Amino acid sequence: MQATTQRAERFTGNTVAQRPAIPSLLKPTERDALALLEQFGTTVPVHRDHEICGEGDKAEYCYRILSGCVRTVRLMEDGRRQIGEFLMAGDLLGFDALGIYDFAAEAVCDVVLRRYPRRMVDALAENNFALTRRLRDITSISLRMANTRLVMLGRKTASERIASFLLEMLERLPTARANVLDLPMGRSDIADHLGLTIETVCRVLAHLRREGTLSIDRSSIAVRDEAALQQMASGTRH
Amino acid sequence: MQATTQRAERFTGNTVAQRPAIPSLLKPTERDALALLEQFGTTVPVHRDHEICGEGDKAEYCYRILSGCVRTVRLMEDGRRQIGEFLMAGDLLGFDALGIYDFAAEAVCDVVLRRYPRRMVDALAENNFALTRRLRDITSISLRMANTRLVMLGRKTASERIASFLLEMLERLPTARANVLDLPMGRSDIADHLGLTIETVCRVLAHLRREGTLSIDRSSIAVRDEAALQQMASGTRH
DNA sequence: CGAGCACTTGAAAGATTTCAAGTCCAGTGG
DNA sequence: CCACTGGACTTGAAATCTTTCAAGTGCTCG
Repeated sequence: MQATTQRAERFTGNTVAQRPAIPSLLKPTERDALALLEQFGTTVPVHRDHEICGEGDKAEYCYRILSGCVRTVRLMEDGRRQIGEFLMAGDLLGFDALGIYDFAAEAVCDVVLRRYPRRMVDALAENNFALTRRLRDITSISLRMANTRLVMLGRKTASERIASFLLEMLERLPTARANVLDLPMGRSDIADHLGLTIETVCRVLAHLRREGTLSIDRSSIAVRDEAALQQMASGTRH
Repeated sequence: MQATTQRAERFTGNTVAQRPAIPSLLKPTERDALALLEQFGTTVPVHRDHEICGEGDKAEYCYRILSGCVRTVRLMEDGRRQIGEFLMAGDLLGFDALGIYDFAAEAVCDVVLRRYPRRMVDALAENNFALTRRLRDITSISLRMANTRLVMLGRKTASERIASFLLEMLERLPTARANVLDLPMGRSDIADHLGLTIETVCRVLAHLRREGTLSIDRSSIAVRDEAALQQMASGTRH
């Protein structure tokens, strides 16, 4: 499935200018308990489609995405793939792991990560209640998001899933300006995230384009009628 | 509300047979950190189909199931329902909530709960690293289980979901002896947990019965060929 | 220019749902 | 004690949604 998947094992001591975090519970804020970790962080670039960590690997690092997009992946024996989530600039990865990683993580496009050794995270947390609490909250938020996806996959139709996904991207993509989405991930990633096939994703998008709800140009999608998407996401309209 | 499926019976020394979800990671301490809470607990019986907490309610209590079965529920506007998980004796509920409950929780059958005020949990955690750590682990385990369900709902067929579900019940139901399951939940609960319709659940069960993999008598299901179920759960066989 | 890849689209197949009857009990009231 | 009734469960047939299979487009890159 992934042609070339390699570990990001090299790390450089480069410092990368840190882009201002988008306000979101999952993202670090100015005076964040996570700031303590910064001195132990290293900056790591990872190329498109390369692996950041493997499913079942011992969780030795936590990451913060500085730029780019990361997907978390689980594979079934026969190759069926489920993408747990997409992580954007500012999002955290691996902080909720418990010993081993639940999912593999791969770069959707070229990404830059800030990497923190887990043993430092744990050591700091042991003497810092704010940090420990923060870690717990991070995990709780991940759980809440996973549960929302559970409803999506268990009970929503293809159109509802696509509409929900586009609305989520509209909120989360740092580059989403003027309701134009430049999706970093391909159709097949979207399909594997939403529990659909790539063809179904295409067809639903084409339908929304014909309807006038979207304008589509490859990876660039302009949302022309956000209200229609919202109705569709909630099942009020098809 | 976040439900946590992990046994905590050690701290009361009760005799429920237990199989920790993730044995290697749940380092069982001599006395569970949760034991601290016991002095603040009250015992609460809840009748079948009655609500324990509502989705979106302020999370004022955490619970441990003493006996019976609880379901966590999310409803869509139009009535579609997703059951997040079923909780059995020993399982924890609400410890991973973040301010408000993500799910409603309802008694599947008559249940007895042990209830702890959240403010006590938080207060104790603030001065007790072991407890804080325990709470984080509880949340991480919930997250891991939610992620496993994500693959189930996103990528598994109806037969695979039913087979996986039966195997999970075989592990988790305290009354599962000699491969006989006395399921506390009805077909419609199972359907809403697996993202299927009640009819599909019936048909798959009927198919497994005709095949000789199961014997079915209403809520009592005997697993005659566990290996077949395992193959079916992983997609090796249909 | 040609190859490869991502994306699109159409048509047929397939899985699951929907609609529509039943069946089977458990609990109730005669 | 037994018929009755409502709810849970089953089953069949048709409808529907999504997938599968197949083919074609368009773009990028060497």
